[in-house]
Amino acid sequence: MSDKSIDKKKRDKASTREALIGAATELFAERGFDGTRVDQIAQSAGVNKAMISYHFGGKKRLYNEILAATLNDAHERFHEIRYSKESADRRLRDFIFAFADLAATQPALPVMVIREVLSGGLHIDEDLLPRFLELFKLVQGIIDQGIREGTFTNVNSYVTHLSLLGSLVFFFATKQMRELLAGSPLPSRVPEVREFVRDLERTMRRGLAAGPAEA
Amino acid sequence: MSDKSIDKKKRDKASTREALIGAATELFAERGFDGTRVDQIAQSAGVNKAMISYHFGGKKRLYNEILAATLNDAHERFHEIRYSKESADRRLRDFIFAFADLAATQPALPVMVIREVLSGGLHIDEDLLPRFLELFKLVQGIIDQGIREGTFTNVNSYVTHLSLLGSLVFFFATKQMRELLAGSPLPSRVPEVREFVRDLERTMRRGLAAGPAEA
DNA sequence: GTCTATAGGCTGATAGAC
DNA sequence: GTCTATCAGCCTATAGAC
Repeated sequence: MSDKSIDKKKRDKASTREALIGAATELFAERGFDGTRVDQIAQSAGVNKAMISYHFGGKKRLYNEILAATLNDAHERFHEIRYSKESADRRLRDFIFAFADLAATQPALPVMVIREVLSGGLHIDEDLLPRFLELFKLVQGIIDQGIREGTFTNVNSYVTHLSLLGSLVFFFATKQMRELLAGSPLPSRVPEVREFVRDLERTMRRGLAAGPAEA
Repeated sequence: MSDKSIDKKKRDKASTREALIGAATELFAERGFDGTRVDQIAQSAGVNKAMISYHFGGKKRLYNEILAATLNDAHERFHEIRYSKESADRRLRDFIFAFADLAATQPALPVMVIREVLSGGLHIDEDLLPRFLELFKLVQGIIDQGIREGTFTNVNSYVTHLSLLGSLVFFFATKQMRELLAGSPLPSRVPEVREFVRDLERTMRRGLAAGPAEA
């Protein structure tokens, strides 16, 4: 045996946790909390299923740990926009691009968010809920700002921020199904995302713009 | 015993099926297919759980029967718009209003649709899939029409129809969570829907409108 | 046609060896 | 820290009484 007691049987704690989190993130996003079996997670991570209880204290805890990490990531990315002193137009644009960027890096986020929203946050810890709401409030705040500044037309900011978030979340959350329907894994379909972001930003900007406008 | 052999123990076939479908629709929408237990469905419907297997041939069949019925309803409602000879502007408006109307009558539809879309249609029968796609194609077709006719600006109709559907589906699918967050059941919050529909229609119309426009 | 009781299988969690 | 073996509980489906 080596003097450092590194047996090939043992991995370090960190790598096991990492493997479990990675596999679980994918599976939870794809099949939801109830649709995912701990067996699958363990097998997909290449570790024993008992490790889930050992390292995380159960399936539910693992789920919430992933959710918390993902939300933290989102929170960091939007931090700059939250405290930005730019115009509403610009902040809205920044948010859309930042969201798209986040969704590209963390494809599981929109899916897990939407799943929780659908079931009324059935599986998430109480203290995680405010994190969700911050994300929503940020968007509504930007629209309110635009209305106050007179650059946005007088929409209802509450319903409108839901429209925008709906477009964003839905687009990225449905990626899997779109790939499935296309038959192929759509390897070079990435431009799709750029077009989506561009068109959504443009449509929202023009749709919200104040002005002499039409009826 | 009565000569008509109507014991109070027995309900008729139709009412049992109806009760099961009603209870199951609500639960499937709220908790998803995997998150719903047949015990719950039966209890909520006030019938024995064995009735699910008896009347529908299992949980999955029940689920698909509900999905099929809901999609049929949607199909009927959109039939007129599909073959309408109106302008794209008008057809888009009609679609948004019809969708909102449908979602108000059948709150489970948007939730079940989005759940299936998320998991890549994991639980649905093969032959039900085209029904989903028709709904999507209808919206994309309307946008294409507007671009052809020159009343819509030159967006990518594929990504844009996803934006619109995302807004619609998300808004109605998140109703439960919004009520939960509000603390109260939001009895008189129905005007919210009207404002949403009005603002979404206006934002899309203005956002898509062709014209001298800005950059 | 409806019900009760139960079968048969799978799930998430744990105790204890290594 | 990791693994094997195993448990208790729950799930869906079915057989058979009424």
